[in-house]
Amino acid sequence: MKDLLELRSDILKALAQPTRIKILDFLRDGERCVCEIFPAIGEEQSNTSRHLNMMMDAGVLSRRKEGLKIYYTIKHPEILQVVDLVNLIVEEEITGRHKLLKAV
Amino acid sequence: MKDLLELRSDILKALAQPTRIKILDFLRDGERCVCEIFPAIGEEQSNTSRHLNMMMDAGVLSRRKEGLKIYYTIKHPEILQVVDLVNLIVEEEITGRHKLLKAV
DNA sequence: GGAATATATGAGTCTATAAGCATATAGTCA
DNA sequence: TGACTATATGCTTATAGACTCATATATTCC
Repeated sequence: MKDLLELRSDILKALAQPTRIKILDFLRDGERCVCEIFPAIGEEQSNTSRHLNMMMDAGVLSRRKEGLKIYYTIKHPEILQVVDLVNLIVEEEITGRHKLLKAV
Repeated sequence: MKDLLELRSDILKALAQPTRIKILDFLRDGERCVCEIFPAIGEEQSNTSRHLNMMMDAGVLSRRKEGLKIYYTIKHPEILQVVDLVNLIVEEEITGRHKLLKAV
């Protein structure tokens, strides 16, 4: 049985990888099937599938089956809030560094 | 030069590890030196030092020197917001699973 | 049932990460 | 200067992660 610390790090791990961030960015607009996702992000089908399943296990995505296709969605709205906050931090880091460079 | 995608995943990576989450939980109340942090979280001094430096590089922590001691702080308030959101998601996941279990 | 399509998985490789132990570096104070 | 304390780093080992290629498992439609 996983403890809270593990559950927390599993969710963060599921967000902490470039390919998975590309997937999340693409899923912003709503649910998409694997066949739409992997060409959009420019990764192999098998690799994309693994990342999607990994994010499912962590509780970050949910999926819905429709015929042959499987549609993935971002499960919790808080996931997108996290992504947005991280984008904000990155901006602050970049402008922060810039200031330092100008100051020297 | 790192691109935005890397900067974003670096920040998330810096949060996505149990030992580092313990450090962040401990730094909630304000700045602490390494000598306070590693006994509090129950990790080795060298291991703790590495994690702290890793989080510094990612832009998650900042540090201040005072004599022999080095005090670390959480650099951006958004970091704590991210941690809180993740805690919320974990709660939702747990109660969500519970509901499902009860429903079966 | 057989062809075609969508998704998942097995096996292998390569790289990254975490941790421990020992040691180096740097600052303080007598 | 030398002893002492706080922090960082070199080296090693163990484990996990990401990726690719090939193949398996559905599901649909003829």
